[in-house]
Amino acid sequence: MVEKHLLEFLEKIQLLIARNVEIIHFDINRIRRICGIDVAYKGNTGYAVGVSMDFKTEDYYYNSYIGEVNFPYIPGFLFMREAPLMIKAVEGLACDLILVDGHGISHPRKSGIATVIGVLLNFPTIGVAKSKLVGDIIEESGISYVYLNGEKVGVKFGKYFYSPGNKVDIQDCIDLGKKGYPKVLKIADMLTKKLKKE
DNA sequence: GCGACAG
DNA sequence: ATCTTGTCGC
Repeated sequence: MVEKHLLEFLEKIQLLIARNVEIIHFDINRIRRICGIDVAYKGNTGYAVGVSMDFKTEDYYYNSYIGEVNFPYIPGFLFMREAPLMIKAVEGLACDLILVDGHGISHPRKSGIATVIGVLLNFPTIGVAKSKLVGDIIEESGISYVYLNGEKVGVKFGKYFYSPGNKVDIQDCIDLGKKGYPKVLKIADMLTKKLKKE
């Protein structure tokens, strides 16, 4: 159980992070290497894997980090559970953009885990989630947008949600989403499950 | 009170 | 996320 005063304190930190987000066009086409990070669990032990893949040849290498996780999963505060491990797994890897398993600004306080990591590392990030956290899905000219308070905060392609983490924009999310679920995240997910089995 | 609710 | 067999669908 997490006390109310702590969650309210964390909300203030999220608001600070949201104030430091940069929504600017990145251009998916200039990616040379792309990173993906994910975490799997076995009890209270978290197994994080960061993958760096050549966007063209799809050759990759990875780094992993294993650590205890005690903060509970609370919708809207996923970063307290996974960001520490994800950052340890991705730091040191070479790439131009990092894809995070979770939402970016498509979050109650526009501070999802992809945004937290992007701002803390001062690096381009995009959040890719398997389900919705907040907002309404509104279709416009063939594209399903996630609207929050009258603002586009993400897009939906198939069963996946893409939202800006930091230093990218909605258009970048559209360009990425059109390519289908990122292979680098599929590999990260696969490695993360393999790691906990060993 | 009821429904929603990333991983 | 994780616990878990067979099974419906593209």
